[in-house]
This record gives sequence, C-alpha cells and structure tokens, in this order.
Amino acid sequence: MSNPSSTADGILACARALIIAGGYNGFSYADIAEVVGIRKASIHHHFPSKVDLVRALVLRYREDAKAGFAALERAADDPRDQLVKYVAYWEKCITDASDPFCVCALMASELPALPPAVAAEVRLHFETLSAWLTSAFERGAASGVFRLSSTPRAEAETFMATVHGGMLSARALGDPALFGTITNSLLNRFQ
Amino acid sequence: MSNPSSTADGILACARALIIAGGYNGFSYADIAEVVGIRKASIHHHFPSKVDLVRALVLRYREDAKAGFAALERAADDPRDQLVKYVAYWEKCITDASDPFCVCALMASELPALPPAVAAEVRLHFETLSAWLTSAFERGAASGVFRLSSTPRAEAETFMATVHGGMLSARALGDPALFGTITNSLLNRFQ
DNA sequence: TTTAGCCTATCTACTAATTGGTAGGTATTG
DNA sequence: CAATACCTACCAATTAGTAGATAGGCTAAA
Repeated sequence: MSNPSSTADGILACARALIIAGGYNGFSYADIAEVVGIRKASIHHHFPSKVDLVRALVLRYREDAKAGFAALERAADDPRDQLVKYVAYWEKCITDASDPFCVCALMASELPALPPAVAAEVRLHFETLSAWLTSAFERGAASGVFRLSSTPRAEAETFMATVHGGMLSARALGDPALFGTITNSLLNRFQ
Repeated sequence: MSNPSSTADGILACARALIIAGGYNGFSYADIAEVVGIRKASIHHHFPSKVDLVRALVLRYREDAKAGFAALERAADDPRDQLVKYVAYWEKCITDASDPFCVCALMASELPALPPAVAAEVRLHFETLSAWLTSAFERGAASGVFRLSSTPRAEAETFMATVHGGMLSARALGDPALFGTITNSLLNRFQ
C-alpha cells in the first residue's frame, strides 16, 4: 500500500513533470500512461479523476516544501543564510534542469481556469511560503541582521515575487543562469 | 479589412481574455465562438489555425507594448518616473480587473508546451521589455538618478521579475492590492 | 493443507463530449 | 463579377472517465 516506489508515486512524478512543462491543461492521462508504461484505465484506479491526481500531487508538494523550510531553519541560524540557501536550492534545480519551475507558481498563473479543489491547494502553498519568508524577515529585523525599508510582510512578498518572476524570465529567455543573476541582485539588498 | 472594430478584433480580444484566464491550452475555438456570437468555422476564416490566432494576438500585444514604452518616454524625462508610470499602468489593470495578467508572462510559464511559433513571439516580448527596462536603468545611472548596486541589465531583469511575480502573487492569493504592495516596495529601492 | 473469498492492480474495450480543422454552400457588398 | 464573411455539416483525433474481465496475493475457515 505505502510502497515507497509504487506505481502511484511514478504517476505523481510523471504528472508533476508534465505540469511543470505545460500546466494543468497541458497533459492528459494518455501522456502519463505512455511514460509510466501502463494503460490509461490503470491510472484511474490510483487516481479516480484528474482533480484527485493533481490535488494529491500539490498536497505532497506542499508537505515537501514545509519539510524543506524546517530543514533550512535547522541548517542555518541566520535568516539571511536561510534565504540564501532557499534561493540556492532553486538555482540548482533550474540550472541542472531537474525541476525548472515551481509547480504551484505555474498553476497559480492559470488559477482562474483551475478546478476549485486544485486552486485551493495552490493558494495554500503561496500562503505557507509567504508566511515562512515573512517570519524569516521578522527574525532578521529583530536580530538586527536586516535593515528593512518596509514591513517584513512586504519584504517577504517582494522577495517571493522576485524569485517566481526569476523562474519565469529564465524560462522565457531560455537562459537558466538568469535566475542566478536575478536572485543575486535580490540578495545583495540584504547585505 | 482593417475595420477598427471588426470581428477579427473581437476574436482577438476574446482569445486574449481567455488566455489571460487559463493559458494557451485553457481555451478552445468553441469558447470564443460562444462569446463572440459566431460559429466555430467562422473563426477559422479569420485565423486558419489556433497558432495563427495566438501568434497574431501576441504580435499585436508586442506592438502595443512598444508603443506604450514610447509613450512613457514621452510622458516623463526622468527614468524613475517612467518606471513608476509603467508599474502604475499595471496596478490599474490589476486592481480594476480589466487586464489582470500579462498575456506573455502567462504563456511564458507554459513555454515548453507551446507551439514553437507562439513561443518565439513570447520570448521576443520578454526581450523587448528587458531591453527597455535596461535602457531606463542605464539612463538613470548615467544621469545620477539611480545609484545601482549591480549592472543596469541585472537591475532591469530583477525589476521585471518582481513585476511579473507580483502579478502571480496577487492572483494566487486572490489579493489584487498585493501587486501594489510589492511594486511599492520595489520602487522604494530607487529613491 | 486445501479451499474459498476478497482485495489490489492491471488489462481490453468502450463511451460521450470536445478538440482543431475542413468542405462546400449562401448571402452581402464594393 | 468577385471577394468577404458567414453558415451548416462534417471529420479524425483526443479528452476524461466507465464497465467488466483476469490474474495474483493474502487471509481465514474447513
């Protein structure tokens, strides 16, 4: 049932890669079936509907992200170092093309056309990320590490926007290194 | 043929609104037909294929954008004022929900799944916008208006990323005012 | 130990709806 | 007349989803 490398996991991984490439409407059960080496109907056994599949996928993504934030807090005391490591994580994913876009950022762009159950999960990820970044700026401001020109919340939202926009620019201009250029310039503000 | 409020224009406007809502794969000729009040086949008369339609749409968008940049340069001498007005333009579009997302930013997110002809047009818009912003930062740095902490190009790319990411966050969190919060914080850097 | 029952995972084969697109006809209009 | 704009009526392919069969494995009762 909870086999760590089950067919269900393979379906989720494949769906995630396809969504990252083309969004919710950019893939079909047939696409997954071909990659995973299974018949279309068998996917419905694991995930009765497309909404079930994508909701499960985002749920897992959100849990991984939360675990990632916790790991970053364990890996560094300084909030600035945490932000540096957060950005470095994405820079690696993008430059080695292993995971070149945040699956929630991508689906957020098509949010009005998303099934409500999926849209709600996507929004929750943004809220989680926004809250974690805000807490990082709050801690940094309190300890004197950061000298903020606006509220921690506004700094966090601006930070998040720049990171997501950086993914977009790197993709649009076909230049993965651009993400690093943008995030370096972003992090320079806080030194 | 070049009737300023022709059926073709109505199709383009409708397609644009549908793409802004859900991306390239988020709409069909049937959707447009219903809104415009015409039959599906008639759309093919004006735009033989979906690629033709969307390419024409992005082409027009790019021309409008370029005209907008020229207008901004006419409306203000100070590059900083130009950036303020650029951001204010989008803030208005987003808060009054008339045009809540850049159609090219949206399609950039699904770039790998886009027909190549459309993808190329989208990339050209990013290049144009990036070039205009870079020139604004160059002029501002030369005239002493801006004190930049990295190259004009890097500042421009970071600026563009933050604006696009701001659209994304406003949409994801269902809070149009968030775009203003983010861009205010962005513009504060250059005062 | 064998056997019966059940659960899981997969399959083939289907469905209704939708997709982008075509063929060919009919008005209207310069 | 000839071009433009629109129509009805198709088409093949694809979409998400269903029905029902089969095979294997686990468990519990005879």
